[in-house]
Amino acid sequence: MPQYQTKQRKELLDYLAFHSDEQISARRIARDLPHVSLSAVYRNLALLEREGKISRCTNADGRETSYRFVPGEACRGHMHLSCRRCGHLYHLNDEKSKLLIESIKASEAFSVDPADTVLYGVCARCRRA
Amino acid sequence: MPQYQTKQRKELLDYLAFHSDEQISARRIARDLPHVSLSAVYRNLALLEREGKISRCTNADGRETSYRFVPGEACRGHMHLSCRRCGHLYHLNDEKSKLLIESIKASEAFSVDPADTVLYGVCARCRRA
DNA sequence: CTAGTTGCAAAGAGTTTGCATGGCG
DNA sequence: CGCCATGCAAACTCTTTGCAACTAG
Repeated sequence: MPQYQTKQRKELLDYLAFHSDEQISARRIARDLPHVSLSAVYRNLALLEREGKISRCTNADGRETSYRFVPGEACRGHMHLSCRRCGHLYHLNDEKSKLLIESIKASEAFSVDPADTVLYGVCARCRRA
Repeated sequence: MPQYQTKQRKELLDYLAFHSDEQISARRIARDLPHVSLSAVYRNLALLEREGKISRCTNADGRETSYRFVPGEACRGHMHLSCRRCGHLYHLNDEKSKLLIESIKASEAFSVDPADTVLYGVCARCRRA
C-alpha cells in the first residue's frame, strides 16, 4: 500500500523496529523523530495498521489519553503481556496462547482473538525490584 | 468520598448498575441521562473510579477514541471477556481466572492483574449469527 | 512529469476545569 | 446556612483533514 519510500517513512519504520517491545504513542514518536511531522506519524501509523504491520492497544494504566501502537507482524498468533510498571511488552508464545484460548473456548464458548488482547500485570523483573 | 446524594449521582449509579454487563462511554451515559450534564458524568465517573467502584478499559475494536467504564465492584478477582461484535461484557469466573493467571505466572514469571485485563474476541451468540 | 507524501494550520472529538448558581444535609 | 455538586462555557489534548509545496520513481 505505501507507494513511495520516503525518508520519513523509513525513519518511522526503523524507529518502530528498534522499539518493538514497547508500546509507544504517536506524540512520543514525533518527539523522537524531529524530521517527521506529527501528521506524517499519524498517517503512516494508520497506514501500517491497515497493512497489519502494527496494531493498537491501550497504555499500561488505562488512563493515558494517547493511543499506543505495537508492532503486530508475526504477532497475530499470540497474546501479549504488558508490564504496568516498566511498560515493557512481552510475547506469550504461540503454543501457550493457543492453550489459553482453547481453555476459554471450552469453558465459556468465547473465542478470544489473540491479535488484540493484551494482558496487564507486572513482570518478573519489576516484581523483584 | 461522595458527600451528598444528589439526584444526578443516583441516576448515574442506577444507570451503571443496570448496564453492568456493558462497556459504556461517558458520552453515551450523558445522552441517556438528560438530567445529568456531561461534566457531571465525567466528574462522578472519575470519583467512582477513585473509589474503586468502576474501572476503565478500551472499546471493543480498540479504535474508539472515547474511554469506557466498566463496573469493577466484586470484579477484581476475575478477568473479563468483551465481544467485539455486540460489545457485551462477560465475566470469567474467579476459579478459571486464577487458573489462567497461575498458568502464565508459571511459564512466564509474569503476574497478570485480573482487575484490568480484558480479553477481546467473539462470543458464542455472535459467532452463531 | 505525475501521483503520492509532507508540513502546517485549521477543524473535530473527547476530557478537564473555572466559576457562578443551586441544592443537600 | 455552609459546603459540595451541577451546569455551562472555555480551555486543553489528541487526532484528523484540507491544501499548497515537495519529491520519489
